Amino acid sequence: MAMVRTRYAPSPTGFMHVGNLRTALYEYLVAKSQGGTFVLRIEDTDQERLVEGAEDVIYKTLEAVGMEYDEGPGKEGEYGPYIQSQRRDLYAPYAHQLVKEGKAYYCFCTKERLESLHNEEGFGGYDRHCRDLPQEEVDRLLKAGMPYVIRQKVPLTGATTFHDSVFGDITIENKEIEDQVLLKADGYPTYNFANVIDDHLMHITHVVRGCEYLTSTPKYNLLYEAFGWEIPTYVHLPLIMGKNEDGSVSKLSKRHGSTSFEGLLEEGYLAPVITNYIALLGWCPKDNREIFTLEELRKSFSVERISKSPAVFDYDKLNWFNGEYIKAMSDEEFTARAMPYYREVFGEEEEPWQVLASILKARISKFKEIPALLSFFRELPDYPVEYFVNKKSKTTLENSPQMLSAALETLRQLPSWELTAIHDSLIGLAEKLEVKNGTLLWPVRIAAAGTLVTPGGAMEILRILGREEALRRLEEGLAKF
RNA sequence: GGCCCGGUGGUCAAGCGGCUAAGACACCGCCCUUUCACGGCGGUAACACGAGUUCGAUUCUCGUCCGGGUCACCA
Repeated sequence: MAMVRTRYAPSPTGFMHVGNLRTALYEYLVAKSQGGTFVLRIEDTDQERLVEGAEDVIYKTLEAVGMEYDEGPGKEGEYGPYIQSQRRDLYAPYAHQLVKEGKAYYCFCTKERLESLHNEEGFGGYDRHCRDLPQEEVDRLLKAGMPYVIRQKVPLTGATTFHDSVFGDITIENKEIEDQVLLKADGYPTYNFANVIDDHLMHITHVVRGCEYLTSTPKYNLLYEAFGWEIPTYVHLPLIMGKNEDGSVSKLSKRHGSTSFEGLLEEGYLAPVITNYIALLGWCPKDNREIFTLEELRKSFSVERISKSPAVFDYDKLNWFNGEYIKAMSDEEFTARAMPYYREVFGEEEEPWQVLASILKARISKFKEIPALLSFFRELPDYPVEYFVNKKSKTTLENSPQMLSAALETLRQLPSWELTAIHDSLIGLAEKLEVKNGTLLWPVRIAAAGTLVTPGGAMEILRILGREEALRRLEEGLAKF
């Protein structure tokens, strides 16, 4: 079996849309699941839309998610260069070759004429005005230096059928296809043309792209046929949609929230989470497993299981994934990532990071949630005495002060302010008082935190507060009665 | 509008002629528990519609409807 070669061919626009990233990912996986080669080619032929630093966004994103390309800019292989603007002189000869062979023709139509054509009722595309210009006329105009484009001669009748690995056989009438421009007046190739030439020259075997290209695929094939080149295997991917406020869906865009890789990172989603999630938008393993590293995806991925129907990007599910990844993190990694947020709450103070990691891990789906969860540590909220009453814990306005003073007495005598010491003494106290743990610990937690809901229990909070502050808060709670 | 593609719970999705139609997210309930969360258990909820083929259609065919894509000297 021939070596599989795929290519990711983005235009440098300045940001990485998740749809593009998903395409890149599948491009990568189609190659890597079959031991193939993944090529990166930058398509920057549109000089007007060039954006400063946009190429770097592409390199950085691929690096951030660990999709290393085998050939591409900075990693020259046999078929470089891999930046289209550096290949610009390569395309025109192919276009002229087609003209010579009678498969393409010069078109001298002005933009104005084309525009007025557009405005006509029942516009059916270019009217092929120059398709059958007499040779003498063509020569005369050429000699006069008239600007021209080169158009492909598309068959007027018949139909073109092609096979797609995902969608199956698709047939499109040739009369639906217009005589597409191959070479623009400025001498640059059009996107479609450059694509075909480059894919062929780079020996791309599998063309993986969004299914918005489905209807233009016959144009590509007509070109491959005109040159007598082998047609690649097509893998068209279902679109990624976004949910609108009114419940409808449409192609994912800004109004659905952050839809670029960078934006998602800023929102607090982990890079591996993003790739994991988008891998499942349009593909699913037989056993419906959900958590995958890139490496695992390479092993499990298969083109046969790519879905045909569009998928809605769901932030709820993304959040869940992020939470799962956070829960699976080591305490060290968790602490390192959480540190910027800890600093917002604790300043430069050293805190028992281990304890914080243990109480926070299972509770957050994004690190940026941390400051809000921890704010009561910095300042004790002004809370009503009713907070001490909890039916399930059997606490009342009568027994709560008793519990507090008992806890205070015990804690004051503690030689060490470590978690186990606090834990053992309080549990021991509850036992001695013959009350359930909750009856003692509820008031303690309320006094320590001043909030009904806290991350972590009474003991963790006391530990993090530190002896002095913890005792002060308990006394303050007691004073409320 | 023409052409192309799609249509299983709110979302992602298994399914590929015969099933009480999986699973995950979200939601709800219960349990666990020092609150919340985590975890465990359970629940609500789907084959767009109409014909046809067949002993039998979610599955195959056609039509309808709905949704999306595409119709550039943009990529």
